[in-house]
Amino acid sequence: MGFMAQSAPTADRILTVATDLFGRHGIAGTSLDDIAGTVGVAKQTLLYWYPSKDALIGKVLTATAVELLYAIDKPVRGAGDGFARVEATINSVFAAAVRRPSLLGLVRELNRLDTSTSDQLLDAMSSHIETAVAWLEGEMQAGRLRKADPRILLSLVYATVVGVATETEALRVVGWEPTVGNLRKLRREMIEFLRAALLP
Amino acid sequence: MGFMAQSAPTADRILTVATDLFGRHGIAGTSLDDIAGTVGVAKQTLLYWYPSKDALIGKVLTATAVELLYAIDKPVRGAGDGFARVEATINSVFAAAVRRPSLLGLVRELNRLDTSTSDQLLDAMSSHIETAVAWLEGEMQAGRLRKADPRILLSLVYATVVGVATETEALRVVGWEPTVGNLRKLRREMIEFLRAALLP
DNA sequence: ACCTTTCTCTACCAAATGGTAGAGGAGAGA
DNA sequence: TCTCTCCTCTACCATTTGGTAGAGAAAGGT
Repeated sequence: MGFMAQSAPTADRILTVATDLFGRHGIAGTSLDDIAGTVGVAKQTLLYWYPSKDALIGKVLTATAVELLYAIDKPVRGAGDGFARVEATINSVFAAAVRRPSLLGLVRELNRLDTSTSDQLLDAMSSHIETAVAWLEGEMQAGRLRKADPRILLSLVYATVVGVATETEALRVVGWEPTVGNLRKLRREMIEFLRAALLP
Repeated sequence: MGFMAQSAPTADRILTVATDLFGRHGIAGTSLDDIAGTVGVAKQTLLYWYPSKDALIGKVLTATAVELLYAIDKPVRGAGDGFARVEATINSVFAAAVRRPSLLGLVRELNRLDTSTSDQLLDAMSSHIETAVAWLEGEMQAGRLRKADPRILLSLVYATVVGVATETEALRVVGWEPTVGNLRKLRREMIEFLRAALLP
């Protein structure tokens, strides 16, 4: 992983580029020629590694899910009560989003897919969801988080983090620019925002 | 407006359907044939009213911006201090999103467009943005809202509202279903979430 | 009755798209 | 050296896409 040098296996380079382009321009807005051209390879090489566009899409989605779940898993099971654990998770997701902006952009493509395609992905996530919901409920009972519907709360936090990480236009329109310093400030403000929203 | 009966002018029906399909499947994922077929008209009829797909896209985007700004303008200039005005605005946007779910979905397409296309739209919104930012700053000074960077705060609220209103998959994965009662509950939880996030 | 404008249609077209068929190069094992 | 597998290529195809050309129905003004 990491830098994905030119010498990386062709299949991996294709997957990386496809993830990037799908996330930036949408799945429908990205042709196999676009991907092949960016990788620097013929379209048929691409079709050798992934027998159809649908197959490529499937691989990209599962690989993305795996990468994001990996980023989430550690902090979620880490130490800390109340908001500390939420903060660690958010930081991890945010770091992943900064490292590869297209990752979260791709997550939003799920809304575009027919439900049957995304159902398996959602299945893969459901156990994580239930764990998170149960934990939220416990923290609320213990008075460490504001009492609310834990499922809706989860969606709201998700929407806030993914939204602000992907909706670059919304940030551009308020005059924000993506420098390193501004990114740190954005993360700090987001944490404060969510801290206020979640603490009792 | 309102129900958009079959007898509405063809150009309007095309615009409505195009907004819907662009918002649901993305601009790149919607062909002129899709739109024409849904409207129940030949593709060339569509090209008579809008000379090219780009022209149609432009019309759809500006019409959407107008409709959303109209929904926002009243509550923004309404009475009430502190969170009351924010709440009225959010309710208005949320009502618009429920009435036409594709509206906000379309807003997210802006990220996909090349910057030059969206620049004019952002220009049209910039005065509203500045008004909102100035008001937020005033309320913070007066101690009626939590002190924070008003521009980033605006983006965070935007991301939360638009995200939760459009990211149906995120709600589906936590077992939420779009009934009337659940929609009311969702709005209530969202308001509470934002109230906690914004009040000092 | 006639003409003009408005609107929608059928019939095409060139480019792009996802995909197939199969040739050919490079390396490893015999 | 021969062959076998792995990998990438050129050449081609059917479908879809955005778009053009122009015919024809309907309606109003004269």
